[in-house]
Amino acid sequence: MLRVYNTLTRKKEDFQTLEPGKVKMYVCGVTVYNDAHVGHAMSALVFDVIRRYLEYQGYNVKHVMNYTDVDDKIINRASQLGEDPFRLAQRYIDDYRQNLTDLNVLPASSNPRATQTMTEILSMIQGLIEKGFAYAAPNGDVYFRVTKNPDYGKLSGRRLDDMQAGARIEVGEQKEHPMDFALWKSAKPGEPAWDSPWGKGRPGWHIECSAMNLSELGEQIDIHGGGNDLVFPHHENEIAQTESFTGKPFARYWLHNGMLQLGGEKMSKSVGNIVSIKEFLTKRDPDVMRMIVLNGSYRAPLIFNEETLDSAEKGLERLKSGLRPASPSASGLVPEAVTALATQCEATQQTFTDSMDDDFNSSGALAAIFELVRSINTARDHSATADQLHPAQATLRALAGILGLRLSEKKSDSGDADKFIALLVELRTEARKQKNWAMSDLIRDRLKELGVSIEDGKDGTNWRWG
RNA sequence: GGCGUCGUGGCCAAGUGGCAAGGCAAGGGUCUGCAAAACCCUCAUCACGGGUUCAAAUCCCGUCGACGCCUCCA
Repeated sequence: MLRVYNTLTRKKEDFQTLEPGKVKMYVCGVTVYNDAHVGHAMSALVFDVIRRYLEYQGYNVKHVMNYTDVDDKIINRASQLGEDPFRLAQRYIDDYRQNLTDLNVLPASSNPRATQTMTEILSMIQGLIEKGFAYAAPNGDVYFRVTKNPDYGKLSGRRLDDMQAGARIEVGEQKEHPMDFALWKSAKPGEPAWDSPWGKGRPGWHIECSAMNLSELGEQIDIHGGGNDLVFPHHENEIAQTESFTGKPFARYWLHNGMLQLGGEKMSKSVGNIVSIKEFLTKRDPDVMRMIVLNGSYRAPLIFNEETLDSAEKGLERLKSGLRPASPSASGLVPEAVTALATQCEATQQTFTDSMDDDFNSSGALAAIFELVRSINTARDHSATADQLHPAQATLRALAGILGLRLSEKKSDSGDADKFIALLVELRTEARKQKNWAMSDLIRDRLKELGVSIEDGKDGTNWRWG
């Protein structure tokens, strides 16, 4: 039985969907005005793993991830660059899509965009006004009336009174209450704007997610996800809007990932400690990013630095070691060893699902996989044949695949190199027979420089890229 | 100031009442012509102080510290 930690209740709860076998999941995407950084990657990877695991458990997952493609930051950046804001947004959407593909993040079922959900946004605002949950200010802004919603604050555990006390809130003169937030912002000259009953303007940030949810998934959904920095005010406001509008509970489970930290602080533009996904991928395998995410709990802060990355990279190599082929001259395992390996396979599968069922405990799942790797390697050392290794290696691949790890081997640019390398290895074997250590070491060293590792085993010499 | 999360070996990190997973690093060993890889062995009583309990890293109280949110933010 899958249990998930629900931010709304601050507890782990049994996971039960609205409709049997189906999961409606909405994850807040990015605002597209700049290169996405590894913190965004963390969030995307967390929810990719969750989605993959749900699918593995047989759920049909409808996964929606939105793009905020119109807002102040986009407009500002566009005017700085002298670029059309819509063009700029499109450019960064394309970039982000590529980032996700590179990271092996499965494409969402749909990627709605604020600018393409305008009809729904407008009708939702209209509906909220009609029900008394929102009001238009004289300047054309429309605000949500927080005092009208008794549940306001239930997600983040805040009360309106507490928030007023020490908060540095810039009180808009147009607002009835300082915490009222904009559903619609009137446009200044030259800004992108849409017609509305309240004049030209654009949607507020929170309403777009409510509207996209409604149009893509309906009034009620199973999972709503995002970074924990979105809990307040974004998700709080989303709940308030949607539930005020529909009169029904919105999301059953609110899942939030922790923040990625660089130098002890959250990675953010204001601190200036940004590593873009693009930059990261020029230096490291995408699986390394995934490993570092899987190593810990998705809800906890993630420490990201060269040391933890190196560690993740080595760990990844270790996982891959389990997939190395049997020795060509392997003589076969004794029956007890075959049984032992099969037993480990089952144990690993069990621990894997037990762990993942416990609020997606990827760390525990990974630990189980590492134990399988050790067993496979031991079996190989004990002269297991390819056939004997195969079921365990298939399990390894399958489980790693559920976590989204590719475990792909480094490859040369052209497969043609292989036979020449094999030739060199053969020559080196001859040299070794003649105890020509200088020559055999030279070949080994030179191949190493070219990215080929030579390993002399009991049953002969193997080579591989890396 | 308010709300929330958290403090586990050199580093990263699971574990929420019953002898402390896993990865990285380190040391020793097997294998090897030497290596590399792999394998084996070693390496923590859980921030601090009280309390509850037969039993606590795990529950309660306090202290100190870190981080997130309260303003755009994955």
